[in-house]
Amino acid sequence: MTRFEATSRQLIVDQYFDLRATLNGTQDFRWRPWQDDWCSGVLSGNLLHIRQVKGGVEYRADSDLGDLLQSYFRLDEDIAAIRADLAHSDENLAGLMEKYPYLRVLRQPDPWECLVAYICSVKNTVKRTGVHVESVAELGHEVNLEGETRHAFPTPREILAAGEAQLGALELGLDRHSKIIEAAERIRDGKLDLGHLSQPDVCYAEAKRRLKGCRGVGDKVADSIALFALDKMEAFPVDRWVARAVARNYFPHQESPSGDDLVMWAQDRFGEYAGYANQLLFLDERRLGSMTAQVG
DNA sequence: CGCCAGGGTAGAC
DNA sequence: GTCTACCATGGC
Repeated sequence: MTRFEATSRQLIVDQYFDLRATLNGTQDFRWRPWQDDWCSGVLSGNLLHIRQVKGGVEYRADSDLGDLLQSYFRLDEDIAAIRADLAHSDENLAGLMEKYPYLRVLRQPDPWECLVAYICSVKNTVKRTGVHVESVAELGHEVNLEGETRHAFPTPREILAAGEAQLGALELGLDRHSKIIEAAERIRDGKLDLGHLSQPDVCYAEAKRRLKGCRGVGDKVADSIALFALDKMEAFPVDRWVARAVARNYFPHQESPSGDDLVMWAQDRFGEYAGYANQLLFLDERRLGSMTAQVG
């Protein structure tokens, strides 16, 4: 287990990790730059400012968020053992872990916010998805810190209270607002219980199946929510970058599996921590893609 | 202008 | 079950 210590507004982590690289992993769309090297984010209704310091991270907030951040950054998890296990079984991943030694997968505290965010991410850019999520967040109550005003993410009940007209006025495009409302109704009606799905005794396959009951939630979106907010580390979200990374690294001279076959291949190969492998493959492929885009 | 952006759905076969 | 048109819009 990673040793850490929470002092007043600081988390001392014995294993240095890169806050900016982790937050920019685009798993949580609600982080933005604040002042100097500080970042601003809203976690479980708490507005906080956070930055990297030597040996850990430092934050400012109106209350003690040590436990919340410990969970968020997965400091309760033996990441060194997981990485050693993956490196031992896969040469390619070993190389990627040397290349990106400080990458972490976040454990987002609000699965509902994550669900809305990834509904918004469909056929969308990362940047505009963030804009859309912040637009929805304005329906939540205000939170303030050091002169900055942001909003807690609205509950399903608050979104339903706002109504179709107000959500439609956000101009999310692609009928996203009605997909969000339908998901909120499923939660209100008890057809979807995200808190239950996050429990350890609910398996990945069950959580994914339940999530896909929502319109606008297919394989990729369901896997993303399962991995980033429901603590299902074997989830393997496949977008065009991950599909390309697998094809390039593992099937250079033959046809790569696709769709469901690709997810099953990944779980067979990477095991219960396929999600870590997924993020390494995604990050590397995206970085290579943006580099070649600059050249070409 | 053309192309792409962390896909999913409904409809046709 | 598999394939396809379509969805809407800003940035480059």
